[in-house]
Amino acid sequence: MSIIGGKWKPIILNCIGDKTIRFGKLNQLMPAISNKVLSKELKDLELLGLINRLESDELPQRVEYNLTDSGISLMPVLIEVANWGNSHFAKQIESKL
Amino acid sequence: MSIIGGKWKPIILNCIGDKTIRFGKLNQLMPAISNKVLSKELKDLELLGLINRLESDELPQRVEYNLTDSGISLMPVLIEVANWGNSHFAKQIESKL
DNA sequence: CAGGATCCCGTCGGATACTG
DNA sequence: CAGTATCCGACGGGATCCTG
Repeated sequence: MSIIGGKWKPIILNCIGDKTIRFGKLNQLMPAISNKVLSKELKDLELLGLINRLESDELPQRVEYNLTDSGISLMPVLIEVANWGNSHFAKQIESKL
Repeated sequence: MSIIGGKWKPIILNCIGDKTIRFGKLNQLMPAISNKVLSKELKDLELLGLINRLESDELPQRVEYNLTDSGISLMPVLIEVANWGNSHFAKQIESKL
């Protein structure tokens, strides 16, 4: 739980999915997350070995992220958690939107 | 995630398991949790509909908890999360003990 | 026995502005 | 563009003591 916890980690992993995706694109997919938090969470996930950070030193600066094998193996588990939540808390989720 | 998150909720659910168990017994299974936190988490779980609170007004006061159907259905999911954690973070978990 | 009251502190996450 | 620096409030969780 300490690994997949936090407000944003599961969402970030889900946004990355099977793609290789840039920092800015992630920020755009999740407008509600601030720069600071996004970069910190990405750093955490990298240290945990769930995502790769791919930096190309060309200009404009361009950093991309994708899931490691470990990260990929986590996705089905997250999906089960989400399914459980959807079946048992559909009403509460609606009221949050 | 907001439902199963927090430091103690998954542990508490696991301690209850398929049993009907008293407050004091839970406290004894988890010596590290304080009275205040345990009672608050139990209240949360009850409001979420994951556990039942069974009070018998005899003396000495006796309150027991067990899982609702919803809580029971959550257990396999928690177990999958735990299995994932064990397979990918065995070393880190050892170092925590 | 079960759990509320109070106090306390660290961390999490948000807002904003700045930089290589 | 991809972050870092700074500041800040809110919340989670622990310690201790008290009560019906």
